[in-house]
Amino acid sequence: MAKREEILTTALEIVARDGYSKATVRELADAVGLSQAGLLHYFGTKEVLFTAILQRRDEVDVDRALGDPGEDSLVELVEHNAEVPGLVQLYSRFASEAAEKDHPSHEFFRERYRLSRAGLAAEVERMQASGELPSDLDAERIAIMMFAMIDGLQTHWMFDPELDMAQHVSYFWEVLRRAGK
Amino acid sequence: MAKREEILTTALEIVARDGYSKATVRELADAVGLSQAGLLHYFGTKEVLFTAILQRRDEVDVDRALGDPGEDSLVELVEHNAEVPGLVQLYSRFASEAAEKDHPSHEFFRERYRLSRAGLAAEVERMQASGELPSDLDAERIAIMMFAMIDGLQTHWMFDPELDMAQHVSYFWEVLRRAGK
DNA sequence: GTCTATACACAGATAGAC
DNA sequence: GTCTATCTGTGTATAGAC
Repeated sequence: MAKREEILTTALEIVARDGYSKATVRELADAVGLSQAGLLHYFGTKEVLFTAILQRRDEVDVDRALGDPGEDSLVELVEHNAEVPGLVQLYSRFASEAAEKDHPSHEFFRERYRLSRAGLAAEVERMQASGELPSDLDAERIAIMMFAMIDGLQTHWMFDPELDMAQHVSYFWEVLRRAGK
Repeated sequence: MAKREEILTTALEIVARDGYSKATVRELADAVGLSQAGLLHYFGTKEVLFTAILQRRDEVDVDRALGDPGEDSLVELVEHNAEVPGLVQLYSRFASEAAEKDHPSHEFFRERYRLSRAGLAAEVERMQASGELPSDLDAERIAIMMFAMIDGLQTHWMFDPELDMAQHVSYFWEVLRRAGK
């Protein structure tokens, strides 16, 4: 399965650089030096391929954030995203397609959201326990809001690359700190 | 141009009820009782048609919110959106497609975001002036965050209709009120 | 203004040879 | 495992009749 991994890594680079327009099976196959049929040999369908790409990206991101979890790592993740517009586009576009309940990747996103939300909530609770955030905030709700905000910022940023996503994430943390009783 | 208006109104109803899958020129033409060519006669291209639909939706929403602007109207708008999943889907999906810089509707969204953001910022300032919100908050940033959060909530809500979007918008207002120095 | 018919483009899937 | 070739589906756009 080394080839599969190699394909995903290359695909990730290509999409990051060239955007969603290059995200057809054919284009990705070209970039990887395979024919369309050759690429599909490894994944079967487009949806499986794309889901694998996004999954791979998540793994990379988790690795990146593992050094220091917490407020800063989230800001850094957002900063990093601003450097790979193609991936943000792919994520946004594929998610909007998968919103249809019978889309093959619907469950993948559903689960991804669920897990990220839970992880974030746990992180907020950790910060409350350590006194970094007021303890009378609803951690679950904050996590949902933060996560949604980040996704929304990405959408808006695609239309206005001047928008400083990380700055707004930081400011949200600040507002939260100030919201203590 | 009465016919154009009639088409948009009907299209809006259909999409709201049946979702993005029904949002092809052909399906909309059917719903409106025209042939595909007949419908395109009025709009020329798919992008023009869809942009017109979304524009129409915005007008309707603005009318709805005109009664009482402010915090509550925003919450109500979100509550209303939860009742028209198809429109949320159309908005999300078409926006993600238009993110490509050379998409025919790219500018429409860019401008839409710019205007909504400015309107929201003005509203936040108004609330600060009247003492409803702490005056030491950055109105512009709050507007961007709020707007992004609402968009992100919609994305997540499409995968988890249990998610109470309005509740989280309300909670954000509350956090903001508590964030005064 | 509206229809029927058709052209065109694209992208994904699949068959079968090597 | 990988390629070439081809099929199929889908969706938009257009030509031309009524």
